[in-house]
Amino acid sequence: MLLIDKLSGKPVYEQIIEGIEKNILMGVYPEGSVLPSLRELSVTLGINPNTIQKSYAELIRRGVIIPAMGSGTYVAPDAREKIRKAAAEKLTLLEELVADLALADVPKGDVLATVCAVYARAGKGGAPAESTTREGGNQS
Amino acid sequence: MLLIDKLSGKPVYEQIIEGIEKNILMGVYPEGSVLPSLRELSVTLGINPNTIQKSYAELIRRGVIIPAMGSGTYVAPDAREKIRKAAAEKLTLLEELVADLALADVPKGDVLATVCAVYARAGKGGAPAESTTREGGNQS
DNA sequence: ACAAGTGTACTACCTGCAATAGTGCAGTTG
DNA sequence: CAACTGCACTATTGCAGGTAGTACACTTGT
Repeated sequence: MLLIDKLSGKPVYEQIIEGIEKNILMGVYPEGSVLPSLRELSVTLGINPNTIQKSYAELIRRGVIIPAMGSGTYVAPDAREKIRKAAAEKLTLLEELVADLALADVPKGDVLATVCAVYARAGKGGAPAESTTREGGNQS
Repeated sequence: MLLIDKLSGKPVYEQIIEGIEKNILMGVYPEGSVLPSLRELSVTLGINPNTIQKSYAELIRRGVIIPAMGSGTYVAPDAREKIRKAAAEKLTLLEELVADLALADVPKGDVLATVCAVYARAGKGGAPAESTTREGGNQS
C-alpha cells in the first residue's frame, strides 16, 4: 500500500519508513519476503529513488530490512521483534504528551478513555499474543 | 523561567511559545499581567528579538496574549481557557501515538500505567479543579 | 557470456524554514 | 520631549528535505 502525503509537513522519507514498518507489522511484508526495489517503489509512489533509498538506508541501519546486492532487499527474520522494541521506547513520548495534557487540565478520565478506545479498535486487549510471531518464515 | 535549548532540534520560537503557555498555566505569568518586553526577553534569553517577536505573534494570533502599543504585551484574561481548549485537541495526537503502540503490541496495561503515573506526578487526580481559575486577576 | 535488474555511492542543485542582523516607524508613558 | 514599547521590513546565513543525474558493483535468468 504505502500512502504518501507530500503536504503533511512530515518528511516523505519518514512517512515511507513508518509505512513500511507498519506493513511489516501487519503482515503485508512478511519476514523474509522481498521488498519492492528502489526503482519500482520510486515509480509507484512518484518519488525520487534517492528519497526511497534514504528510507531503506535507515531501516537497514535499524536491522529491520536486509539488502542483498543485485538481488533485492529483504525483510529481516526478526524484523517484528526489532520494531516492537523500538516502539516500546515511544512510551517516553507518551509521557511528555500526557504531561502536557495534565498541565492543561484535560481530565485523566478522558485520556484513559481515549487509550482504551484505541486499543479496542485495534483489537488487542492486553497481553501481547504469542501466536503472532510466526507466519512468514520462508527465505529463498 | 523559560529555558531554551538551542541544541534540541526543536525550533527556538516554538520552545518559547510552549514555555510561555506553560508559565501562564502555572501562574508564573498570571492573567492580566505584563509579559517581558521583546527586547528584555531577547537579552535575558540571549536570542534575537525577531525570534521572540515571532513567538509573540503566534501567541497573539491564538488570543493567548494581547499587545498594547507602547505599553507592553499582556496575558489575555481568558488565556488559560484558550490554552486548555487547544490542548484538548491534542487528544488526536494521543490517539495516533497510542495506535502506534497498540500496533507494536505494547501491552495496554503499560500504557495505562504510564498515563496514571504522569497524572499522579502532576497531582491532578481526575476532574479539573475549580480552584485554579483565579489567583492573579489584577490588571493595571 | 550476456542483458536486465538490483543495491550503492556520489555530486550538484533547488527550495523552504529557522534564525540572525540591522534599521526604521508608530504609539504610550512619565 | 525622551525613553520605552510593539511593529514591519529587508538581507543574509545555515541547514534539512527533496530532486536530478550519473556511475559502479553485484546477482539472476536466459
